[in-house]
Amino acid sequence: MELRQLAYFVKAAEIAHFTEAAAAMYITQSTLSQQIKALETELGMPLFDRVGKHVQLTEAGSVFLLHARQILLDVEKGKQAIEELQNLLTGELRIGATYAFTSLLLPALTSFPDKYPGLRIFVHYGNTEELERKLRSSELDFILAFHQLTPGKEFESQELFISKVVMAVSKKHPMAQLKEINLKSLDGMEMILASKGFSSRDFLSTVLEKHKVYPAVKIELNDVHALLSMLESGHWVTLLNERALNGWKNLVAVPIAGKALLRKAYVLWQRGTYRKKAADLFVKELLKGIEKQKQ
Amino acid sequence: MELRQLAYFVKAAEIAHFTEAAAAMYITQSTLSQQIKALETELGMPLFDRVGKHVQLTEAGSVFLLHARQILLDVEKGKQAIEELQNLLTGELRIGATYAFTSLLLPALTSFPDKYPGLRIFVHYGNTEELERKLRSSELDFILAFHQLTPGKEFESQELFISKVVMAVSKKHPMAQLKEINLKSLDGMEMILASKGFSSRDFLSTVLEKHKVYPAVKIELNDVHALLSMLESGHWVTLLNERALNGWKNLVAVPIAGKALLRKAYVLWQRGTYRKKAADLFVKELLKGIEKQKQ
DNA sequence: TGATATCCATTAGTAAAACCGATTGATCTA
DNA sequence: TAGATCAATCGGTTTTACTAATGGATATCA
Repeated sequence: MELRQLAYFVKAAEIAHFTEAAAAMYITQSTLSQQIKALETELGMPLFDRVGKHVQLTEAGSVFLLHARQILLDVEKGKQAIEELQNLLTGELRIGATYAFTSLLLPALTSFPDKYPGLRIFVHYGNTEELERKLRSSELDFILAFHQLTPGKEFESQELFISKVVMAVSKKHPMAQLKEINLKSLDGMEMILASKGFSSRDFLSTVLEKHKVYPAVKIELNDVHALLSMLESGHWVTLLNERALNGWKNLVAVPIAGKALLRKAYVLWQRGTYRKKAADLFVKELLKGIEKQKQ
Repeated sequence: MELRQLAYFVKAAEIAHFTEAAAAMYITQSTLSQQIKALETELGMPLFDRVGKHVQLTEAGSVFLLHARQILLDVEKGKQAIEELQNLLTGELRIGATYAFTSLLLPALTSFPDKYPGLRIFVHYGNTEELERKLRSSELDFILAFHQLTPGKEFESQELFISKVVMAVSKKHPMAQLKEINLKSLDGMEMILASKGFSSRDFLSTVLEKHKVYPAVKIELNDVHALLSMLESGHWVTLLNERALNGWKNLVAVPIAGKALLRKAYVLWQRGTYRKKAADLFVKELLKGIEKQKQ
């Protein structure tokens, strides 16, 4: 049984005239006759009675007509679903990000559900290691993460922005007035930091180690939001990505002298996989947001 | 899009392994790859991600998988419906008959609905002319009717039994005792007869005309049942098919001398059309009933 | 009633495709 | 690093969908 045959059959049944049906399907009457016959043979029953000059549906024909129509309808629905997917009317979008991207994600996360009501968005926060694992296993469509160097060839990468690690304090904090601070000054300073395992923190450890700078880490937190909330109390100092401070009006970033603490933010994709249109659009939206911040 | 491709796709999606899927479908991996690719091209989207050594469904693939399954399911349902039709589990049976066949039909009409619950039976009573017209236009599956000669070549015919036209009266009627009656005796006799247009009546008219016998027709009725009811009152005489008296215990058939009034009963089919299994079985049931009556 | 037109089936030949076997290139594993 | 395994691709064969032409049967019309 072929879809082609079903289409021919439905048309022939509808206008009860092989020659005209053939013309309507842009084939010859010969072909239509043959294909109808093939269908009848496969089903083991005639679908048409050939009575004199004209044809008419048999009982089996009438019954099968309903099914044939249903099948062709389902085919259309299937194509339609793919079409909608291409137009982003439906589907799922799974985004992975480290906490530093929270404020960057916010505007896009607000606007997308309005623009594309059929789209479901999942945001998974985690450390870079975990995110990369989930990206590899296709649990995520793309991830947002920091890397010092260009990410390895197992991922496709797209640079988002360059961010530096800064010192962050409350506006009320004495050091809030500083234009910048020397790396060496951090040695022995009391701090709260993100937990080990967090990409920013691991990067930080490496750099500080290299420069033999050892802050006195009093508290470690595995939740950046909680960390910043504590910072607002005015008592604490931390080191983190500049971007992570976006939206925290009571906090101030104090740049650290030198270029050692620059990091690049990337969108990472699993190499060689199909990219959802929704994902592409979402990243485009993110880039737009970044451009605005630069201005 | 081809059903074949859908089947390949579903299998490949299910076991996420082209080589194995190909084996399961009894084709080579080469063919499967080609057909999947053709499907993807037609849909305008990849259905699988080829990541490293293995394949996995894309978002589009997951969505389309549901539709592909549905389509294949519908195909099976369509085939199943035809199958059931062949086994007579469902369908319609449209029978045409003249009133003379009422009692013959009765047993089959009683037993069939029990044996085949999915079957709907329509019985249409009418005169031969009307029935033949409905048979020609396929409104009826077959008709039961009388003919003097073998029916014309436009129908396929199957002889059921030979019946003769008899005189019928109530048991209480004076003539009820007669062994037989001469054709000539009917001349001038008061009678009620079936209306003109009824096959038996028209046949009767022809024969009587031929023998110059003219009964005094006082009443004409277009309903044999009503006619026989009137006969039961004891007052009337009629001429009709012997078979039509079956089941009327208060009526007596008086044979008419000579062979002129013999008629053959036939099942008539539209020539060259598909015969429903239900119809064939029904006729077989009728023949069984006739055999019993003969015994 | 015969001539004509129209219908579907059939036939023979052609174009398209589905398919296979073999090979390639990539990737995972021991 | 060698071997195994995967999907993609290439060239060639078989199958089949298709067309054009023809035949047979049946309506239509002068």
